[in-house]
Amino acid sequence: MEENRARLLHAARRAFAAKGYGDAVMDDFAAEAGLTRGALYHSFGDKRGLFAAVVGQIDGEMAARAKAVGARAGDGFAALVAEGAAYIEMALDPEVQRIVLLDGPAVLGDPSKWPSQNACLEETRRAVERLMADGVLKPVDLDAAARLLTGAALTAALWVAAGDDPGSRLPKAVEAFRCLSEGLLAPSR
Amino acid sequence: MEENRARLLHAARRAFAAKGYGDAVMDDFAAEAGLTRGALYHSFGDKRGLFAAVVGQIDGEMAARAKAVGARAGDGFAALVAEGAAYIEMALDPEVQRIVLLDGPAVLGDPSKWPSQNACLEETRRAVERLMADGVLKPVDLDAAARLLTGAALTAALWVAAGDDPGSRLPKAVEAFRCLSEGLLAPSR
DNA sequence: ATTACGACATACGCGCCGTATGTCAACTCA
DNA sequence: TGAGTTGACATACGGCGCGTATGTCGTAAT
Repeated sequence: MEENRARLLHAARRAFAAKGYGDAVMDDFAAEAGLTRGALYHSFGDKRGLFAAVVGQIDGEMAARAKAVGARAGDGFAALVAEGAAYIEMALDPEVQRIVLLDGPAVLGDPSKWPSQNACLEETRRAVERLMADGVLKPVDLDAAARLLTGAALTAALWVAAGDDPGSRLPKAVEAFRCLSEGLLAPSR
Repeated sequence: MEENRARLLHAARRAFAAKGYGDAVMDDFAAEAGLTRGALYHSFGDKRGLFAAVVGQIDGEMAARAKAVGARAGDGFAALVAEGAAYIEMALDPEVQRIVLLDGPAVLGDPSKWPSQNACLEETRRAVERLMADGVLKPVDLDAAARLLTGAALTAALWVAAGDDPGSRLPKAVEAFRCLSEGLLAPSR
């Protein structure tokens, strides 16, 4: 069964990414997984449940990747910026775009309330928390700062991908994001 | 006919805000306006067209309001921050939330490509442009900066509204937004 | 006066979701 | 070991909502 669940999830993920939530049809990815809708409703409850599962999966992957990038960049402010840049680049993936950035909020509501608890958001929250405790960042509200940072990064990604030449916009977006992040830095030292 | 168009728009706006794009039914707001779906399809083409019109209307109102707030706050950096704060407050309106922030991107794609040309985005773009020309802001990419600022503000609003007590989150969000904005300030003077 | 046209209303089909019901294996337990 | 139970699906059905094709009626044009 775990096998089937995974195949359904995979098929659904592709369909949601390709057609968007509204136009993706249950029968299609059930068939693609070699099953029927019965299996879907049994495993995921309804269409939203299935979608939430897909979102959770992608979110987890993004958080893991961001964490890895952050770790590689040390543990200071640079790591935070690196994580943000990583989010921007990851969100260039059409799958992430369509599912997490566009349909996700519309179907599941604000990301901070997602069932997957938004691992992605949690990750930068921890990073901000550390930096704030170390006095590197201004003591603004923790959650607000984390939410705005990820929001800005993902917004940036959307902008990058919406352009005709993502390659040229990407560095501009990363640079702008870095500047904004620096606004959180505590004055001098 | 202009009269009818306006009534349909009004009814649709209420329905979209209350139920979301997916659950809002054409017949309902046609009936609410005292007409049938025929009138809708005649005036707006299809459901997306109608939705786009609603989004354009709200977007215009928001931009106008932001402009007014900005003007009242002078023409310096403070005005930019004030505009951002204004966006955050405006986005506390459930109508704006549901229509512009949640369903908008899902149905119409990235805001920077909206048919309404996103007056709201244009407005801050101009503000940033002035400040950058005056050397108040760092010379980062204009569009990127504007997009990230509005994105951050609207993201912040979503976060504020998602909480149990919006009143307590609002000042935190505005404060965090102000900090981020300051990251764009050119070093000293 | 006939024609053309625009603003709607009406009618219809089609797709898709959810749910109710059926099937069949594996497993339990006396 | 065989009757009962449960869980993982498949199948069947109803209903709703969108889009479109078609009809109607008033008004302007010539």
